[in-house]
Amino acid sequence: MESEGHETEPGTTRPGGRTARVRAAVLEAAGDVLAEHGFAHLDLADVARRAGVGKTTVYRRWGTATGLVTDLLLDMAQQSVPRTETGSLLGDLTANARLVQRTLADPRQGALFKAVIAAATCDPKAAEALHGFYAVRVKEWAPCVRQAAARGEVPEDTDPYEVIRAASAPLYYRLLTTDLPLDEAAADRAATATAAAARAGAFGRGA
Amino acid sequence: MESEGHETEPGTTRPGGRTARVRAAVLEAAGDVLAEHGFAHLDLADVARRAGVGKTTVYRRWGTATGLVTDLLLDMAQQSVPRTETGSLLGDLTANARLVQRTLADPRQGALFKAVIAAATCDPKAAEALHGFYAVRVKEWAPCVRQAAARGEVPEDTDPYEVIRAASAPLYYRLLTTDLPLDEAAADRAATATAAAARAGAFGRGA
DNA sequence: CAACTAACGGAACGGGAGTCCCGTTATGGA
DNA sequence: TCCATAACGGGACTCCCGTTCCGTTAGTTG
Repeated sequence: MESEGHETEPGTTRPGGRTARVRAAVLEAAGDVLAEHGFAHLDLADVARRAGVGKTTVYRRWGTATGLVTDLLLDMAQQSVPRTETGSLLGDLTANARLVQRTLADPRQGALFKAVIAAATCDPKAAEALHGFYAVRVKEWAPCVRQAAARGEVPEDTDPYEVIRAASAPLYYRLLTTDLPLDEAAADRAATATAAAARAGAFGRGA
Repeated sequence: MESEGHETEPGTTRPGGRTARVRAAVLEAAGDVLAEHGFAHLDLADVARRAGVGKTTVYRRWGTATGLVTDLLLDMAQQSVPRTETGSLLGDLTANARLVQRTLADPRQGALFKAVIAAATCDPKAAEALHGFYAVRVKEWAPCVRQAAARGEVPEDTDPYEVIRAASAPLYYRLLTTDLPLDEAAADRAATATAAAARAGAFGRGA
């Protein structure tokens, strides 16, 4: 029962050089393990071995499997793919859906996202990180819905966030609850359906 | 390295009486643990203690946490809520979406589904069971789309399964990737959007 | 370029998860 | 009803996850 007041986390006072190298090596190794064996078999000692890093270090800095996955997600959040603009809502949503589809269909990336979702259902910290991750992504794409509203494609009171989420949702649902292939047709269908619903005013804030 | 040919699993030769009682007690205890602490802290020894059952028995019959969750899902699959018929596609989809929403919003049930999803992302057996579970549910509701097609509400070539999945997807996506409330409004929005998209022919098999 | 110390790494340790052994219970069939 | 044995249960045992201790390495500051 430590009675001390909030000691500084390892890696915060001297974030440069070796500390950063260790983090990079560990996160890469963790990604490898997740892609190969999945979240259930994510053993911190194994990660340390692969990363060429002391077991103690991994336990000290990340503590648990969910903690490690959470940091991996924070790292993933850094690399942002820029949004493309096509001039129509359907075009923009299709671009978004295909981006999501390619990411989830990629063996390594798909496994990582599955692991992150699994971690989020177990651990509040991981869940918070995951929610933040998607909040950023959704916010990034929301402007395309506002532009569509400005063009008169959809009603003025359309909720942009709901539209963007609606375009991704079927892809995640398909990934998690079926063994059907996550192909481009699925992405296009999600985009088409979302665009049609948005045009019909299904995402109006009032209704 | 057993060279023996496929020994019978415990519980298959004498499924009645004590065996069934043990299974019921263990599954209930497992559900309690999942609802309280989540999948990450599902300890088989703890489950055995709560169920008033020998630790050895739990390890022998279920082996791992994912195995236990898988059996729990098979048990959940038994209880089927009958489909309601309202006479319109929007009405039927709303009924379906609200059923899903109420299930996921319920503290215990919601926790169970989260756990099952987490297990499915880790273990192939669990994934197979989960996919089967949703295949049955989707199949159960598909007729309402065919009836809508017969009434001329949606195009003839509409894929019923895709429509049903589309109605649930936003709710699961919201549950997993956001901290927004999973309320009835979200369910109604999902149903409205799906119905509108279906009417517009977004779930046509050809397109 | 020193000095200070944050952060790492090896090694030994403790505890609990998972296994094994074998005696006990009670089910399904004759 | 009785028998054969499937399935359970307790307890001892093993192994490895996670922790602790402390010496070593290398950022950071002046």
